[in-house]
Amino acid sequence: MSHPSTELTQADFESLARFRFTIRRYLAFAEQGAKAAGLTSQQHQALLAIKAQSFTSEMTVGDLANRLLLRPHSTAELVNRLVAADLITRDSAVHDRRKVHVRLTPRGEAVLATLSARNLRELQTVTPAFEALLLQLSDLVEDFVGPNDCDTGA
Amino acid sequence: MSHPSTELTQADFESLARFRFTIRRYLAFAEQGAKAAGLTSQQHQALLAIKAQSFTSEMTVGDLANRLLLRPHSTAELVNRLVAADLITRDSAVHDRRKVHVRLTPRGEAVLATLSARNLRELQTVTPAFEALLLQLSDLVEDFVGPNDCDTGA
DNA sequence: ATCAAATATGTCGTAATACGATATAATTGC
DNA sequence: GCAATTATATCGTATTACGACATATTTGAT
Repeated sequence: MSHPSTELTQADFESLARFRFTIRRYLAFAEQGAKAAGLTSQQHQALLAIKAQSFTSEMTVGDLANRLLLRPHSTAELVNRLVAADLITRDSAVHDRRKVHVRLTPRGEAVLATLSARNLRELQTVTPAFEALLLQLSDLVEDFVGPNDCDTGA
Repeated sequence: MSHPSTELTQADFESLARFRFTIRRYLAFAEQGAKAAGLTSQQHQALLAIKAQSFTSEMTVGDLANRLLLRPHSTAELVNRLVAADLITRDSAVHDRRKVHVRLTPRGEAVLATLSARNLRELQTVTPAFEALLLQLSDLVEDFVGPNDCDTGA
């Protein structure tokens, strides 16, 4: 009985479920918008990651893999589909020709702008639900891990 | 120029990307845990939804579809796979024999408890990042929609 | 300089899964 | 009692991420 972390309460399960449902609801919304524009959710996500980094530096296939938490070769395939859809371009980097730079096409920029505007609007709606949920989770988590796990440093 | 909602800034894109990355990081963590237990992420998610509702009422296939935001027939297939993996049982409801009740098996309970404990611990780590992100997003969203879109009631 | 090791990306076959179209079974309302 | 509705299931199809493997480029030790 010195391990409360193995005993989950009803409230724990319900909060975990609500958390996932809230995430899922947002993702489903974004998915719907992407689909209406002829993209999959992952394709939209890739465009967003490329755009976000574009203000700072060039995006390589490997960078994109890190951003999407995919294997590099899975990312290469995603890049294939994005190039085929005229959403990004693919160019070997000059200094290190192993690397490949991906950049948005005008069409990619336009589609991403539309979808991102829509999603930002949706986030306005969802944010309060998320905040309430996180507050609730903080409390649960405190009860859950108890005083014995303050430093999880591994 | 009276439509600032079509003009996204660098910060908008970066925040959207960070939001998705934070979500993705948690989902990837949960996915990894599920995989180690021999389940897919969706299978784990289904178990969690069933468990969370079990305190209140029986879970039907249709209920589950609503919880996971899937089509009912896709959910039926997911239920097939869960039954095959000995994680849930499937029984026709007595009062309305069209409906099917799904319940966790002992194995389902055990696996879910392990995964949920792990995820709850991870949430402790991720929650602060989420909170910071949401605060930032609230600010962005305010700037973004401006004073002209207070009531999005559709 | 040269070549093995490391790095970065790409290809192909495979498995999982969600959907559309369609089907079956049970219930409801008139 | 029968048409319309509701609830679930099946089958074929498309997408997609991965493992295993392949290729190209750079780096580092000698």
